[in-house]
Amino acid sequence: MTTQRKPRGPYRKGVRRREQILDTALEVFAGRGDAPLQEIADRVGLSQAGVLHYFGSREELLLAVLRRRDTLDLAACEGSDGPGEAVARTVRHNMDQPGLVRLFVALSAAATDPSHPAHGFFADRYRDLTATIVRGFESGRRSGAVRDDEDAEHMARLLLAVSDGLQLQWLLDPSLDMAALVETFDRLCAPPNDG
Amino acid sequence: MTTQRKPRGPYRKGVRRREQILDTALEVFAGRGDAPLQEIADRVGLSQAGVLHYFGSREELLLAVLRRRDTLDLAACEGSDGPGEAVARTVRHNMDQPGLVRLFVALSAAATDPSHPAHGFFADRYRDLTATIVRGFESGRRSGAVRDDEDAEHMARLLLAVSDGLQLQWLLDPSLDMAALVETFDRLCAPPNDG
DNA sequence: GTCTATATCCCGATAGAC
DNA sequence: GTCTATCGGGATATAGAC
Repeated sequence: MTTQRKPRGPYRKGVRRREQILDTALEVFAGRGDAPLQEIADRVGLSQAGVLHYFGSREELLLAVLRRRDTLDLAACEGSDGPGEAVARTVRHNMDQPGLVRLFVALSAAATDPSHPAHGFFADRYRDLTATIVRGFESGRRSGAVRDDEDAEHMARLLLAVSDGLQLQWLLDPSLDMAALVETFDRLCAPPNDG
Repeated sequence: MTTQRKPRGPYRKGVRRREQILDTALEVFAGRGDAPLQEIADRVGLSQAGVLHYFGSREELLLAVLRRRDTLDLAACEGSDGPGEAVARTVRHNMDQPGLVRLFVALSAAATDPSHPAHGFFADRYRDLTATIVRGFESGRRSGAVRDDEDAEHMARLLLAVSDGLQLQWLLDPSLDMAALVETFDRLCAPPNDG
């Protein structure tokens, strides 16, 4: 436990710049899905080398962007009714940011390679999300909203798969209503003897 | 209608070479998911330029590989009981070919960009697969194997999404039993008042 | 902190000899 | 049909001045 002070004086500017670059990168990626460092540099009014001064490598910047997106997504589904609704909400929100979805899809595909810098990030992410959703389903069971004849972890993994798979289909055909489809899946997870 | 003869003489070798390259490329991609042309060239005992002599460009070769995989997949699920089982079978078969799955995931992500050479291929593919699965579900309904309280196209899209999404999760964590998960999804699509 | 300039890299594609 | 050689484009990363 080292004593850490809030950065001040000469540091402040650097910290803000970092934030600014991150914001800009998020925007750029949200629009195009992928872009050379140069483009982010231009937008933020810096040289390419300037950007690398803050993030040691391209991959580092990418990771930071992903983490930020995750954070924003999580915040956006605070207080949802259940996992299904939370995912539906997220998905609906993502429908405004095709580029970001594309970035995510492309990057998660690439991160599939164990030697990829983001491999750990994604592996952890799915593990954690699954656990969270399982808890949500279990709570839904207690209130009778979720069927209990199928394994909760199976349903959780399926929900995540649905979410990812639909994003792919949606990118190929933007007329698809992802949110409605997630809701359909959610109903498939309701107890069989209702209605 | 031009009169076409089966290639012979000097052509024969070329045709075989093409096949050989295609086979090799399929193997290489099945193992690594992506590779420079050079690697396929090495394996097939040709120079990189030699490979390009048969397939005008890298993308062309990639497309040919994808088509071949699709063909093999379709053949493998002839005579399945329903769409769910067909997909489960395919998925089980894919579990022996991580690299190919990776190639597919990576390429479909890239093909999301409308200007990508494989965009049309994937867009068509999902359209066609959806239609086929819808027919399967409708037939399943008539025999009482599939619930009829949800839209068949929704379920079809979800099945495809499940399949794609699970592949991603599986690549990140190979201990996942994709086939079992697909079967779980299949049960979610069964009529609610059974069992 | 920020820039300019440049070192590398990697790879696909092309030209042209054999 | 096949090779060698090479061009060309596009990026990332680094060195070093200011």
